[in-house]
Amino acid sequence: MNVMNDSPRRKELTRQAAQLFVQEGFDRTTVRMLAQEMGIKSGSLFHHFRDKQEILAAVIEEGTENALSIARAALEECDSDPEARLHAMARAHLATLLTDRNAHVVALYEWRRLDGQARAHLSHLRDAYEALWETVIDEALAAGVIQGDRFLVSRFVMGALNWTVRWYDPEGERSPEDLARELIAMLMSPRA
Amino acid sequence: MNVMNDSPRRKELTRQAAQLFVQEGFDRTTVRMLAQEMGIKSGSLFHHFRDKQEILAAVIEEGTENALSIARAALEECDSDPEARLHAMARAHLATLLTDRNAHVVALYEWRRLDGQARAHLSHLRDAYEALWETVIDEALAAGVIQGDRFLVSRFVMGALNWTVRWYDPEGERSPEDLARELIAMLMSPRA
DNA sequence: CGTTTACACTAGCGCTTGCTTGGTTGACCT
DNA sequence: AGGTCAACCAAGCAAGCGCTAGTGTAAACG
Repeated sequence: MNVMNDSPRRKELTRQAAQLFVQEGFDRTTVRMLAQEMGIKSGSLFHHFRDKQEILAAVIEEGTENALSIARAALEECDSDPEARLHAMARAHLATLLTDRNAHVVALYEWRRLDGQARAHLSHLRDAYEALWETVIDEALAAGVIQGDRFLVSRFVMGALNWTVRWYDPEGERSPEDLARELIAMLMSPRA
Repeated sequence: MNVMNDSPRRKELTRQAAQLFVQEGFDRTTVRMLAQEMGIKSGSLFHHFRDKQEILAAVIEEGTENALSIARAALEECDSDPEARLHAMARAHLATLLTDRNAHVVALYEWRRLDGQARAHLSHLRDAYEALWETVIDEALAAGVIQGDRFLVSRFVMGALNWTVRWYDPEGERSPEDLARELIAMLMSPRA
């Protein structure tokens, strides 16, 4: 068994698994379907992953790590203007939601299928990401750019953004930039 | 077979099914688990429902119908002030999300498990509900109470509200009324 | 050169799944 | 008393499930 490394082969298999998980859902995706998609036999799958659960964890882990690094990069690229930072975070969030769409949809829908161990590990990653949001929102609150309860505002914003995976069509006429701009405009306080 | 009626027995079974679907997810909930929860044997289940899918459809149908009627009642009870109507809708939405929590969680998470026929029927119900929101948002836009793109605003609002099922704790210190007030405040335009 | 390693295969075990079949029960109606 | 009917049960089928065991093979390594 070759389990628990992160070979490029495994990365690719993970990407393909994500697609199937989105199409069929985790439980309905059989190891035989996964193997076929990957061009191998079902038995060979367990050379790369300890069990089916681990494939799910790998998918979610990759998506969340990408989200985190994209958000960090976006924040570093902009100055300390609170509104600009809010905007950067919204844009970064929508960007991952598009490029790693499969992984994020899986994370949203199949989180509960994770066993305790994987859940604990991935919760940490997710918390780190949400902490980024809360920092930026705190800055905006302190500057008076937005108003309200920091906890509620951040939850509402995350909800609005994550919900986009259910209706947003990348081929449509609205760009991710449009969404980000509109969302921030919605948040902004009277005179800021 | 007794299929497709809406006897009180079936209503009760549907309610219990909703709870299990939330706990375990649709796919992981076996007909044997459902039967046990209902106090009957697995075979007897198919006296009330044609197949497992139909149980899912029944759960979602009930939740959506309740949401629709609660929202309609809430709108009838308030005058034509756009802000009050927004507020009433938000309160009604959170109210169903609490009283029919199980059904709505199932609707959010297991929608894709519906087959084409059930999906078509239930899409109609859901569209009717969303149309209610869009009307109220249009009124608020026309009155200048809020600003922005009607499509995006309504999607953002629905996202923020539906996302609450993932974090809101009814036992906590924040009331649904608090959430509704905060959300509407977040939407409101500079001078209105 | 011989050994190890990575990756894949075949074959199938043991179990669970959704659902069917054929029959029983007891309340109700005429 | 005889008939109806919803509600339930016992038993089990066919299919599919995750996963394992044991083997083959070609490249990489000492």
